[in-house]
Amino acid sequence: MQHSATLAPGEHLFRVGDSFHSLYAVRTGCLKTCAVDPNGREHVINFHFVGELIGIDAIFPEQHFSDAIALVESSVCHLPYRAVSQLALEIPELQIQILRGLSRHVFSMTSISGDFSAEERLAAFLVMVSARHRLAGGGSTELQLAMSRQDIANYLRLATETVSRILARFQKSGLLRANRRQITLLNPDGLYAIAECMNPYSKCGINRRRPESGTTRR
Amino acid sequence: MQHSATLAPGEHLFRVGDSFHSLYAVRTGCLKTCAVDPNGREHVINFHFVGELIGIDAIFPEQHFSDAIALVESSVCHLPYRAVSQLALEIPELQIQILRGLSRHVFSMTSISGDFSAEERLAAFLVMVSARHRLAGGGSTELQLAMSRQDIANYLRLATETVSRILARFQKSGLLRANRRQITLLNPDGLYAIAECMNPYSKCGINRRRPESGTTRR
DNA sequence: CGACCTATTGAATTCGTTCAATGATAGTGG
DNA sequence: CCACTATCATTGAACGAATTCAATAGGTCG
Repeated sequence: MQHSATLAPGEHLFRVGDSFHSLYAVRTGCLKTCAVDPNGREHVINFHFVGELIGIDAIFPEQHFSDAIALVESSVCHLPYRAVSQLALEIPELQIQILRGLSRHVFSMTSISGDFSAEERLAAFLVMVSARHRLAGGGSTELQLAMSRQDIANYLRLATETVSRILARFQKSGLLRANRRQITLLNPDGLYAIAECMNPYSKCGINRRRPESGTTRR
Repeated sequence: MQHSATLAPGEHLFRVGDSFHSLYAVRTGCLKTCAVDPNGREHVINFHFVGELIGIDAIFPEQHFSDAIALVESSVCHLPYRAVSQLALEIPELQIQILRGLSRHVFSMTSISGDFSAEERLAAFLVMVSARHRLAGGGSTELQLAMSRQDIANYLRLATETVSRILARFQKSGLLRANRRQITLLNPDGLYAIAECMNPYSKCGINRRRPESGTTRR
């Protein structure tokens, strides 16, 4: 639809404070959005894989409150917001897609923000990356991570050392083989079992709790 | 726009697994959305104060993956999704409002999902509730909480005991006075100072880190 | 090779949890 | 009106998961 841009590893797509005028769709590569809080701690807000939107959270404040940084050589497609929202008025299908995209975004954020152990978080992260790789047409057991341990840790709210340790633990129990950014999933089902509690979908239908009598408190 | 419903404390608006066909706007009272994971742990996903939307995250899966429960006597307004999205095609202003609402939702979720200490989380929670009270026309220092310590704890990913203890700590340092669900903020600025790092807005503009040379890694 | 960065591993510490007991409040029925 | 019960909240002590601090190993690039 619009022209696209190429980014080198470490290059910024936008920065905190930049005014918002465009959404971006990732065509190739992988980016992270992150922010540094007043205390100087960095928080990785999200990773953006091929096909995902960047900038949704800036629509409301009309200003970017995060940095978007390419983790590897990446290309993104510009989607000027005015044009997109204008077009959405004419093409109902587009509007539906946008709303679904936003909803999906909220949906996925819900799981990461829950109260889960370090093992659960890391397992869910790997399952998630695996699923994205499959969507992008790659193998789902041979993962070439685009992000450092530090980025993973910041995203999962853990220390880098914890990420290393748990990967080692997973390796010891035969779940995977990890060599730096090259991860081989040896037992995807095992990982999935650990991560299951974080999968929003698992909350629907199958794992229903028994209907309770009338009003339920708490 | 549509008819509204009244809910008694503890009553469900919808349950996990219910099919999605309507958004809801809170007219009075307060609700929580929560889910129970496969391990039986409850996670409070969000509180919904007067004026807020409920159900955004169900647009994509077309199914509710959380329970919505009234914390106090509440009333909500039904917004049938089909009608709303249809109407949005005709009224550009409405579409913009919906997108802004969604974006705002994402925006607010970002802060709670970050890596912060128990004190920071609780302070931010109180500041947030205070702001909502003001928006709803109430006093912003005399807070009558709608939710239990248990709900607060589940929302903030803490134990109830930790919530109690930190409230006691805040009280001891003169920040507030807490008596069960009646909280009086004695030093809102002090609380705000603790919570500042969680305020997404504080990341914009003011607390800019110095521009770095070209490519910035991590 | 040596410098630098990323990742791993070990030991000590800490923040928050868990377990356990007590206190406060509201609702119920005699 | 006062037990009696149930629920919610607070407080103390022991525990534990993850962090922090510190040192080492493995890659990469000049």
